Amino acid sequence: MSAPGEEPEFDFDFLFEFNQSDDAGCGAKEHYNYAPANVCAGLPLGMAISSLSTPCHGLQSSNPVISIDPSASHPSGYGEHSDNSNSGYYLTPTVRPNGPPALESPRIEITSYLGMHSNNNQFFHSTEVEEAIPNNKRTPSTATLNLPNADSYRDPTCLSPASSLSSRSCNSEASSFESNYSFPYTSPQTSPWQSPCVSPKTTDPEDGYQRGMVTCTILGSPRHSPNTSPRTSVTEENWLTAHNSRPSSPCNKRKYSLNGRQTSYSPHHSPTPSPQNSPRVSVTDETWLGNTNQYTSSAIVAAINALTTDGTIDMNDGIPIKTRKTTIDHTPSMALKLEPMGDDHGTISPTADLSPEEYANFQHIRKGNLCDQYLSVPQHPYQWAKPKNISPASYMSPSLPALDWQLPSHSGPYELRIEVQPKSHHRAHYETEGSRGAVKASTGGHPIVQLHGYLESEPLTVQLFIGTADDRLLRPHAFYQVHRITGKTVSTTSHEIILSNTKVLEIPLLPENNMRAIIDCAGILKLRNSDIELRKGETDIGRKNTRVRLVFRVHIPQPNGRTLSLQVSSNPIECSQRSAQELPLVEKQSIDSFPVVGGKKIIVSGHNFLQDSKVVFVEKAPDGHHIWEMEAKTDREMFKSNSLVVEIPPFRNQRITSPVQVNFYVCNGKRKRSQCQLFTYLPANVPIIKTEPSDDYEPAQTCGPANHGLNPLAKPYYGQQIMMPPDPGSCLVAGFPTSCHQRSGAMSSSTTSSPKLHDLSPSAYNKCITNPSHSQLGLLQPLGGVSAIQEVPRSLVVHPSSPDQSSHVMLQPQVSQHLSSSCSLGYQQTLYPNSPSSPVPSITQESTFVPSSSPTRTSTLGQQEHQPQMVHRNESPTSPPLSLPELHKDSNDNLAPIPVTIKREPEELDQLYLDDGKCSTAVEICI
DNA sequence: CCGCTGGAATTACCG
DNA sequence: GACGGTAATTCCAGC
Repeated sequence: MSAPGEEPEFDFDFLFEFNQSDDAGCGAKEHYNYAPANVCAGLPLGMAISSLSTPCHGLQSSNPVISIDPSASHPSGYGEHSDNSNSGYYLTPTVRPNGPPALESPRIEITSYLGMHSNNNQFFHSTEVEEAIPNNKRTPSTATLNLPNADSYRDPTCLSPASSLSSRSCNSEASSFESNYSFPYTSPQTSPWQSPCVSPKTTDPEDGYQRGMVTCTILGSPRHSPNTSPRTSVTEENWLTAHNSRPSSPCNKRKYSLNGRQTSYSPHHSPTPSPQNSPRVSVTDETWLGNTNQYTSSAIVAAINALTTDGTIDMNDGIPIKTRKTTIDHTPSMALKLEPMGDDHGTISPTADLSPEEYANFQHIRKGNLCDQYLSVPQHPYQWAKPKNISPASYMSPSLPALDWQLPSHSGPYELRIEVQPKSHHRAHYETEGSRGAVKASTGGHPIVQLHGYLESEPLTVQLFIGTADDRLLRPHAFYQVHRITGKTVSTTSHEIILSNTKVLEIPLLPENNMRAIIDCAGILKLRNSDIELRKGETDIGRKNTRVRLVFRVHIPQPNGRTLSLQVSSNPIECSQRSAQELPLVEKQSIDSFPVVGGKKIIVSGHNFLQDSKVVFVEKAPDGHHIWEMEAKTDREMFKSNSLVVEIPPFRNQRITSPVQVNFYVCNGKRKRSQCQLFTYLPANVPIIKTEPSDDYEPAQTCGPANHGLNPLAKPYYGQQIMMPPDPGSCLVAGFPTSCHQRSGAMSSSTTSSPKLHDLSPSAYNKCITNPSHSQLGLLQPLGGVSAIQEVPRSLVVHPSSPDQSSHVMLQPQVSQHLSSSCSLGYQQTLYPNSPSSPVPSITQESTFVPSSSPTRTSTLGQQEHQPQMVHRNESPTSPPLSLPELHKDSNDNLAPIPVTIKREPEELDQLYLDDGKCSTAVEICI
């Protein structure tokens, strides 16, 4: 890691340039990037890439961070890039990770592009792409978006391999999407990028062609959809049909997908996607690791290279083994699939078609990917289009924060708030099904979001995407996409775009409506696990990963030309039919904290409670092991399907001197547990406010990551600990009490994503964890390398690249997001590193846009969901050694055993998501 | 006829 | 490699 400062500087440069001169700046930077990329390509994949990628990440991450810091932090470039895909594209990570089998190199390139594409693509679409790639029709973002989107969700990478064949959806969709997206975008972008890197890599013109072809086709469909605006779904379908593959039964797909996946994913996706996927990307631990290290090295250069290379690299890397295999087998198909990537690459070919200009465009796009997208949006008839136009600066120039960036819900006078939360259950529909309608509010209407404090007359646009609801940092959900609903019953206009493989619904926020929007146009689409998991960069597991959150973002143009980005996420939404019917769900508890003596009754409200439901309080070690478990007494007479009255059990240690955070969950039987809820035990001597349940929130919340508050206590610990590595501050922020807890959990989960990361800075991670735990519990637990690692990596990642900024920025944002998020923060950081996109960006951007904003984030209250989400299976793995006593009564204990350490496994997911055990992590933190 | 659902049969996956 | 259980996906049918 070069000195943090150094990297940041670079970043800054980038950022500034980008920000200031949207296109031009971007272009220039991009060029740099590209160049590097090329370089990377030239370089041994592993080495070059890694280094590069790392830098990139760092950059990106830093960017975000940077952005935060007005001054330096913002390596905006990153952030900007981060926009999404870009960062991801930077893929460098991808590249890094994978390494680079010579063979794949070409493919790899493609991949990265894909990522780029998505972001860029959109932009491109609108702008040059179309022209350049008339054939493809890259409809502007929109068109592409539609179909591709779906695909994009998945990784393009997948596309190539898997998709080609069976995995229609996956490949086709995901990949295709991406590819599609990428194509359109890509092509342009790619070209540019590639020009440097890609072109070489994309040795195969054919591939490119194919890609191009694909793109075209895709585009067409997508476009249609876009045009049709209406429904993505439709487009998707089209795609599907087109692909044929999807239609094919899942089974086949999966199998194929596997192959395909491998191909696809690997590579890059992780990398590329990284940005987007970043979170997931992180998955590519190895890559990351490499990355992290790389970061250290020449940040800038690396970054640049990474950027360029990423794409390519990704392909190779991402795809890694599996992909390769697939590729091999399906080479042809692969190529096709890759095309998407190729798009980029293909673009290349297309690019060739496109011509240099296009490349230039791409570059521009890159920088302004987000912007571009935004811009494009305005183009649409939709109202918001104007807004975008109006505040082009905001949208355009400053790259928007990547979707996996953590942003505050409020800053200064502004606050983005969810006035009406969505129902806790919403059965998502598969592509093979018809729409299952828009997400509804528990009250019967629809969710409502409102931007407070905005007094301008310019309308704005609220972006909506489906985010994760696990312990980790909030990020786009790999297995779910927002689905645009249209029809008689829909009163809210919306526009669909795809960013970094993530569908984003843009909804106008009008002053005349008090900047309030009724979200009756958003459904949730479930992507096949097999399709997504195959993605190159995808680390997350789909199984039992059925909770999501609606994530709303608004980008507010500032007088200084920057853009302030705010984000708020909804409560978790259970999307599986089964889970919705069987799993107990805790929505609220009357009290969040209470003295260790216990004895007080609290009301737990939620769903699917049974008369024999059990409420278990659990204290988890950092590693996830259950240090203490106690079943709370429940008042059967008071039982209701939506509420339980339970008596707080006395804590195992009546002598604690500082609040200890634990978890509790409702259990309806084996494997039917709710997510862990946070609860804080207060020192006995502390004057407690027993009585008020509601009040309790305060303390609990504080500790609890869930909401905003961090525990005061916890924070320090975390902060310190976390901070240690890269950015203490940031870490701290992120770390917060909750965060820590969650982190562990999150970490674990994240681990998957960022296995490599682990390597990076396990120690650091550990520190964080340990510290926290120490403080309270006094348990230190050496976290298993895993958890710790994960965290570390993250932090590391961030740090390295853009140590300062990223960390800080990140943290705050994360924090803001939610407690849980805090945990996630760590992840994110890691993620970022891994996947360019994710990293820092969010924060950075904000900061960038609105320096001040970052602080505010903390405020981001809302999102509580985090808490529940926290399950950190991953962590469990870590714990192994820990001395902590384990009480695993529960089966869940998986936590403990799981040695998640490095990679992401399905289990992790489970953990993360819902599974029972996961909670443990949180505990750690709290402590 | 289409979209939205609720339910449930199949199929996939895991241990 | 079969077996059982659980989760994911696909199908159906009614409104």
